Amino acid sequence: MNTYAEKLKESGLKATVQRLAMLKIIDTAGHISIDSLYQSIRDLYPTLSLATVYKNILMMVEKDVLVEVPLSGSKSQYELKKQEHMHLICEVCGSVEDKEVDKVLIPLEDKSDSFLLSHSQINLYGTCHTCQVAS
Amino acid sequence: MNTYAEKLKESGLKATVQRLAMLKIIDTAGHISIDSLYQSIRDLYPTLSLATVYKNILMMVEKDVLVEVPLSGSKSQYELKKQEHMHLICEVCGSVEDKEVDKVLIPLEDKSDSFLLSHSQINLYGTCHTCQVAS
DNA sequence: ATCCTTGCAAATGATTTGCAAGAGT
DNA sequence: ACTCTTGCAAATCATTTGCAAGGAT
Repeated sequence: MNTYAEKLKESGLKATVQRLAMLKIIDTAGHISIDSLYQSIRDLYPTLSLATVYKNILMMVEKDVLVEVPLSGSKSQYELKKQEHMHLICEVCGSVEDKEVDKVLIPLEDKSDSFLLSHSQINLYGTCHTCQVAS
Repeated sequence: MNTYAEKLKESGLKATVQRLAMLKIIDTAGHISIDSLYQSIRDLYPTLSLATVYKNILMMVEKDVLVEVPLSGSKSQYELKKQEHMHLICEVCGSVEDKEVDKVLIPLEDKSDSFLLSHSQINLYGTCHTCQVAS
């Protein structure tokens, strides 16, 4: 049973081949920019148009199937909506790695007294392990 | 003595009226998008061009005078570079409020063992006090 | 005096839109 | 069958660039 198709239907979206392909690529990549997604997807569906990618990204973000990850100095990336996590962004190679949000952080957020928290977005910029070793 | 002018010179940038005006507006606003900045600045310098705003933003980010604040679902905003802090972003009115990063968080970041941290960007999305009261 | 910066207009790039044809339920 | 979605092309919006004139040091 296809989980991507289920996710889409639960969100009131039709499970088209284009959307399923997008979700599969995004899931595999972890995070991806619209451009890269379009490049990847053309290998599988050469007729799929960029406009469709844009429309679907927009729609799936709206419906909470995807999440936008805005980044300093580059285009936003997109990922499947899943448990909250931080992003470790390498300033050398541009890779984005997920890391669980430490439990410590949770009570900390609640201290934002008069602010009603809905969700958080934590990006840590630095140098990833691979690039440290390479230099 | 003008602090904005000093900042610019320290960074190897000439202290033009346009740049000084930009810094003043950004500092007053706290955070601002390129569009809003351009609107605000036109009141003071009607001849200042949008291209100049773009060039200067780019240059001042490059030189670490400004910092980009990328946001989910809207254009990036820019602020003066200062002590690290979190952003409390109201999903109702769009306001962005600064809040000191709790000391607790610092050792937590260091736990990202093999990742060499340079700086962090923490955005908390939710409802601000004003909008909570209003609803 | 020299080099950097501005402002304009044009070029490029990114994103959105309208609509007829096609696909999903 | 009905409605939503796609793909194309055109429209719009955002950002960058080249260059001559003006400003800062």
